[in-house]
Amino acid sequence: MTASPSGTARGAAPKRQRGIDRVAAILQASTTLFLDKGYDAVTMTEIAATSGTAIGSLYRFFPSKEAVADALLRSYAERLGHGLLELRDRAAGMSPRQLADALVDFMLALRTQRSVAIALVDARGLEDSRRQLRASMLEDIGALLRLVLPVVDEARLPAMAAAVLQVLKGVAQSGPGFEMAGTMEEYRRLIGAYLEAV
Amino acid sequence: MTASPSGTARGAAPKRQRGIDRVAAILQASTTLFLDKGYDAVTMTEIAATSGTAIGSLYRFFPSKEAVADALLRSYAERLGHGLLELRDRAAGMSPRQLADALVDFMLALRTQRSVAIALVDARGLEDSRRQLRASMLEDIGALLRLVLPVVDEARLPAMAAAVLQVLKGVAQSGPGFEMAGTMEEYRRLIGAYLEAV
Amino acid sequence: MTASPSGTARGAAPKRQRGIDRVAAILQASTTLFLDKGYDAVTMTEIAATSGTAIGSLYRFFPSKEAVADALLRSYAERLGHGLLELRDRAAGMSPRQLADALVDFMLALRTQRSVAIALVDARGLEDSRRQLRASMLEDIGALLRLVLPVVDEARLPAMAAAVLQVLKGVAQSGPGFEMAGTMEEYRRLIGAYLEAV
Amino acid sequence: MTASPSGTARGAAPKRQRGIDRVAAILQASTTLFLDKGYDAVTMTEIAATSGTAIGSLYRFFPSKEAVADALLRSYAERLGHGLLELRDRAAGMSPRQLADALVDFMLALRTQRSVAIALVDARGLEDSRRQLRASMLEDIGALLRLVLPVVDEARLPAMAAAVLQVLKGVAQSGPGFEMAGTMEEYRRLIGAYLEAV
DNA sequence: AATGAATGAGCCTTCATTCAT
DNA sequence: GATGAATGAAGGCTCATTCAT
Repeated sequence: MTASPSGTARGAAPKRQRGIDRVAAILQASTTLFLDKGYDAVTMTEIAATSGTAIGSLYRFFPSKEAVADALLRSYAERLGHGLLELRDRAAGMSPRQLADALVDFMLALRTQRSVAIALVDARGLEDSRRQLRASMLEDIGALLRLVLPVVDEARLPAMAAAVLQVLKGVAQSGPGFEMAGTMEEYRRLIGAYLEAV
Repeated sequence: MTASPSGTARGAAPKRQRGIDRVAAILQASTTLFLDKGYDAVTMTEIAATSGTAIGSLYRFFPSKEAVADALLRSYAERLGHGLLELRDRAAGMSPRQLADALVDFMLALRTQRSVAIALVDARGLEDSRRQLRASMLEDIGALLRLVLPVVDEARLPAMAAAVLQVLKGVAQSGPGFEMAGTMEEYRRLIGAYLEAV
Repeated sequence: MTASPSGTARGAAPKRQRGIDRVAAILQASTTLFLDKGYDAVTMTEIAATSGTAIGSLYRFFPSKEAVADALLRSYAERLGHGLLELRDRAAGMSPRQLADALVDFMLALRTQRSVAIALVDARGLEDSRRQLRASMLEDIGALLRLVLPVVDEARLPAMAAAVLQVLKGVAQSGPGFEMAGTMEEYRRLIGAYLEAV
Repeated sequence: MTASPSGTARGAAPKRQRGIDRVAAILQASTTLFLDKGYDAVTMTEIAATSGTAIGSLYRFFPSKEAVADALLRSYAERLGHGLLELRDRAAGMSPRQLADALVDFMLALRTQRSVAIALVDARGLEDSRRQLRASMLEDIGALLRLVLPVVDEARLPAMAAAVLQVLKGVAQSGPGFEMAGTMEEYRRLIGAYLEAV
């Protein structure tokens, strides 16, 4: 009797199609805006307007500005995890260069989401989230290296994963006009050569 | 390059020692605060208080919050330029590995300033500044490669510079507890090997 | 006095048992909530949830938040009027002390309702309502005094009624832990002595 | 170096005459507005406008709406304490009726302030503040009774003080048109007679 | 008739910037 | 030149009320 029987729970996940669409529109608009102007420079009113939502409705789904950022962050973390997990299924038997290609392609696909995620983590000083994301990526990449390289020095694995990750960051930061043509290919070669050399 | 040459206008470069000290204190405080809390979370009143300046005086030297950020950005760009220029004087005759070490050490020295600069550029969406900084760094690194590598394929030079730069970013982003020990050494090896291989 | 006689208009008095129960539940919930948190701090959504009503249905019975408060106020005024009227039937022949006891007991029974009513009148600045309630109470108390006291100076009656009322307010404001034990008895004696003295 | 050297401390007491006047104007405006419309119905913008203050300046002196209410409450508590303390100095040798008159006059002088204080305590649910104020008043009134009445039953003192206080509340609640003429005099007689009777 | 998602006016509060002293 | 009190635009958020389903 105290809690709403089916009342307007703030921040609740939408149940009807209309709500689902709205949430998607909001996240879409947020992504664009955060990328363009940075977390702090974007106003909730702006997000509402851009996504065609009334400010009150925006707050129905996301009870605070931080909640919007969190949703974006969570979504990125999930895709990252799922993607790398799925890569692990395909990695066995890959050549180093094939793994390099797979990793680069994967990061290219996540490019936009990763940029927003980084921006959010930076703007809000979420050092913990950053560390967690990084740690989990290093773990996953390490596992992939273990699958592809015939003999691995377990002690060097973390550092090697870090090196690979650093190059992948370059991939993810590339943007229209930001990276000259050919650099992407250079990154592929770089990782490939690195893995083969080990 | 530093400021307007005018007499007593807002934002003029200080002439007397007292003013010079104040500006230094302000920039020092800004650096610390921006690093700790991010550009938007820092208030002008805070900068004034931390640097022991009256808010009115702060505005005498820096006519807006953006002006403070710009000064920091300009200072970073200058150090970057000067440093790489000076490196060029010493680079002739260096071995690839020596150049790699020199570059890594250089980035380590600029670590803090670079972090603030990135934070400012991110928070304010200064894509142009970012592009300019990047372009100028690529130019300088390219010149260094040309000096150290006996034979260079001019067409590949920009991409190679970009690859090296990407690793150097990893260096600059290292922090206490952020990079496991040994990664820095790995970065040195990575660049060295890369340059030798070419 | 209760509501509009219209058919299905907003705020109409419910005809079926289901509606009557709902209205009762709403008023019950409102009373509790208003007492606990004050008029302004209570939201319509809260009232709906606590009374197990959909927000839309709540608005069917009470077209605005003020309407809920008005209903509570009206209900209090009615009970007050009815009670004092009924007291008048029993008052003839009472001793002063018996009347004092009857009045005190009556106010104790209305304690909760009176607290909410006062809170509502205060929060909404309904000076007119307050004056009306007071005037009508003074009238009724005056009538009672006339019934019990053998000889009354009509000119002093209003002031005497006011004095009695002031003590009764003390009765109504008593609460768990708010009044030390014995104060209630003291009030009874006070009024009794006062009336006997006249 | 961390705290402002002389910076803009929020909520600091004003030092210059200008600031002192402003604070007075703000408290004056708040008193009027709170009395007229109730705590919740008054907006900070309204207080600022009514007191001729910019909203920013209002927040300089009172960092929140609650802070305004607290200041009013504190001021009332102080006047109450000081006044009753000062009454104690004069009370020795007073006749019961003289004490009654002094108490009534005192409450009449505090009328307005008391009304606001009650309104604030009610609107914000500050049961603790209410209890403290009440306890301290009972204490003070008890001390006065002890000074004036030749023989006192210490056990009955608290209840007697409560009875007197209840009548004084009536005094304080009187307002233009709220109490018919003569009621005030009736209150004086009531207390006087009560004290003499003991 | 019932339901609860949607709406948007308006509130409290912050802070970059100005200017009288 | 220095100081810091004053200013007010603008942001995040709430909630009474409406109306499509």
